[in-house]
Amino acid sequence: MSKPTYYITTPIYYPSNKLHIGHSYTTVAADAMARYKRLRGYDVMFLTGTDEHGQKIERRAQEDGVTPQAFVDNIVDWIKELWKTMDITYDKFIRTTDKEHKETVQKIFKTLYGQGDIYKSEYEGMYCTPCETFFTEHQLVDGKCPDCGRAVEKVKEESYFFKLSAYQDRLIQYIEDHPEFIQPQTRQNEMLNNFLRPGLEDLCVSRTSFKWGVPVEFDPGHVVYVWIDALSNYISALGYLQQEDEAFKKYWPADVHLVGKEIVRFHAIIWPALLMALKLPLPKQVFGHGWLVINGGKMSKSVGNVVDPSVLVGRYSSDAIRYFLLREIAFGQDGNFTNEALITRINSDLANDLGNLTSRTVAMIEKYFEAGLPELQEENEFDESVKKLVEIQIKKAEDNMEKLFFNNALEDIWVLIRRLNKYIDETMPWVLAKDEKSFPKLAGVLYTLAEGLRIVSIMIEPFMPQTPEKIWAQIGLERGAFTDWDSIHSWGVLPKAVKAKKGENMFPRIDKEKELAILEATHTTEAAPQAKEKIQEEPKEVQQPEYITIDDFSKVELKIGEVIACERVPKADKLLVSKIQIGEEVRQIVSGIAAYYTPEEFVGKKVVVVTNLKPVKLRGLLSEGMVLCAADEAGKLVAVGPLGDIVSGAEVR
RNA sequence: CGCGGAGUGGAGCAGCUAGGUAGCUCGUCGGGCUCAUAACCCGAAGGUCAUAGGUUCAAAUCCUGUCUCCGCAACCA
Repeated sequence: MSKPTYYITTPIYYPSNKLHIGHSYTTVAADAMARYKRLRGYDVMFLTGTDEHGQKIERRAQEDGVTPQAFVDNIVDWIKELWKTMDITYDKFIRTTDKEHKETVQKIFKTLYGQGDIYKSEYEGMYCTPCETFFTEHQLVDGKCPDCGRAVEKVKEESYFFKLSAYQDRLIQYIEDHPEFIQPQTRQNEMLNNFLRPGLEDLCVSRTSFKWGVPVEFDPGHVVYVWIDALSNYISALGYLQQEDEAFKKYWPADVHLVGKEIVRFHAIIWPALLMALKLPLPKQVFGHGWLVINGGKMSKSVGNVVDPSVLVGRYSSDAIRYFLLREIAFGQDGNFTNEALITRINSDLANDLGNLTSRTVAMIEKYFEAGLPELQEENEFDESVKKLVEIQIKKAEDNMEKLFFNNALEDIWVLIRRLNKYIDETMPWVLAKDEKSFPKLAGVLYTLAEGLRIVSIMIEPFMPQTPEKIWAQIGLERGAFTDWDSIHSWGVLPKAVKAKKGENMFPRIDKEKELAILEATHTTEAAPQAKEKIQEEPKEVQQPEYITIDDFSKVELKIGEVIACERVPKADKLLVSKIQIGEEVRQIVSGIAAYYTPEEFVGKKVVVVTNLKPVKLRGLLSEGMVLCAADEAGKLVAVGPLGDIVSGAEVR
């Protein structure tokens, strides 16, 4: 009989920049699940990859003076390297620039067009020529371009649309009939309330505004837009509509698409609709996990509080980071990422609990029975409760894994680890060692510990792939029959004559104070700025140092202004509108500082204003300039002003 | 009244779907032990479960109102 299959995916990441710890989180979770299923005897297909097309990549490449392909190749190399260091065992890495993928996308597009699910229409948009960008009526500010404030023209452009609206009712029906489909439950409510029930609009699935993408085969001016291009990776990677499509027949539908909560919508609405149109079965589950938040706020490149996983993996071990990510945060919910929590976890769970248990067990076996445990072993009064607990915790952990509750599964395993540490205190082997008559009992105790450790080591393997072998080496095991998942279901599998050999310290304790200071200094929280340097190692195009000349600088006209009136902008959380006296002139300026200044305290302040900035309408209000602010890592803003007394209107040079 | 989430001992969380002694980890304090990575084990202190009402014999758990925080959408010049 052939093995049951299990198909799990991560999203395909957008390689316009290096990835951050959030991407690692998704991928590590998927990897843990893939490893777990393999251990349970499944034929697993674990897919990850990159979504490489689009305008943003096109632009980034242009900025760096390389072709888009060279640009993404470079980042993809970095990503693959990262996954290697994090022990990610993907079975396939799909790139949307793969030839097979592009062909599949074109075929899908053609098929949908042929059957009327995609139709050509006119994309009536407002086009801003200088910005080369389309906007919907909705996006316009006062009928003007939201980017530059200039007039836009109504342009009709040919575009292809997918009849998303036609699938609305079927989607609602499907979701209601399959409560397991969107997980966790709250995400399902969100989809239904926010998008499905209010009604879906047809989706524009082609673009003519950029070239970097899959061309529409029968209409070369058009490029397939992200929806069909990116989402279809889940089937194109398996060979859908290709010569070799065994994998597709074997693995589709996917068991689970693991995604971040921000893209649940695409996977729970657009993707199923596309599949319905293609008459394919839907994935069994879309699981939207939460975010790693930094100090209660979102991790974002613009704020600059992005955590670079490669720094952490280099500093600690991949196993430690993987453990932390999956243990600390309830999968599905948001969770805090802090250096302090990371170190606390490593110290107390890995060093104190697991590392120390291994260490003391191995040390005692080595010390008391250098030649290995004798055949003669006696049980003691505590053995029964240990065995019973082992059985219970295995069951719990297995149940939690099925639900993707990684943190609970790990907690279940750690209950076992703590129990074993306690068992040592209960049985006091060092006392037994003092009297030869109790050696059989001593041997029994040490056997229980070794066997318990063996079971624990197997259970942690999906999460921490490197640690088990280190443990096995110390209790004289090699990968084989005694290290199978199945083997943990029966107690006593480990051969009686355990011989131990002390290994190196698996998880050294970390000096928290020192380490936190170092982490602060090394800026683990600034991945984004580093990204550029990394990227530029390969492409020959030498980027000019980012100097500007004094002439460039003088283009910016800065003046001192005094805030003479200020109030909140109605219905806008972040905006204050101020009247600012600049010499003779009074200007109206809108600033996104409402979270940091009340209108009252802002009035009377002298600030630095950019006076020759193109005026813009924000929230319908004209903003003629910009108030300079300093921003810290958390995104907190402080307006910048003169240190001494000076009249408003004074030029800043 | 845009949508969703959250408010539980010093910190981070579980418990809430199927009401009935408030649980875990870290931290603090006291004790034990010495096999072990100053690790381990035991014990203790500490909670009006945001708030106001309601249902009930009984509510952290169900219902209603209010407040605060976070995210999405609009907005960050």
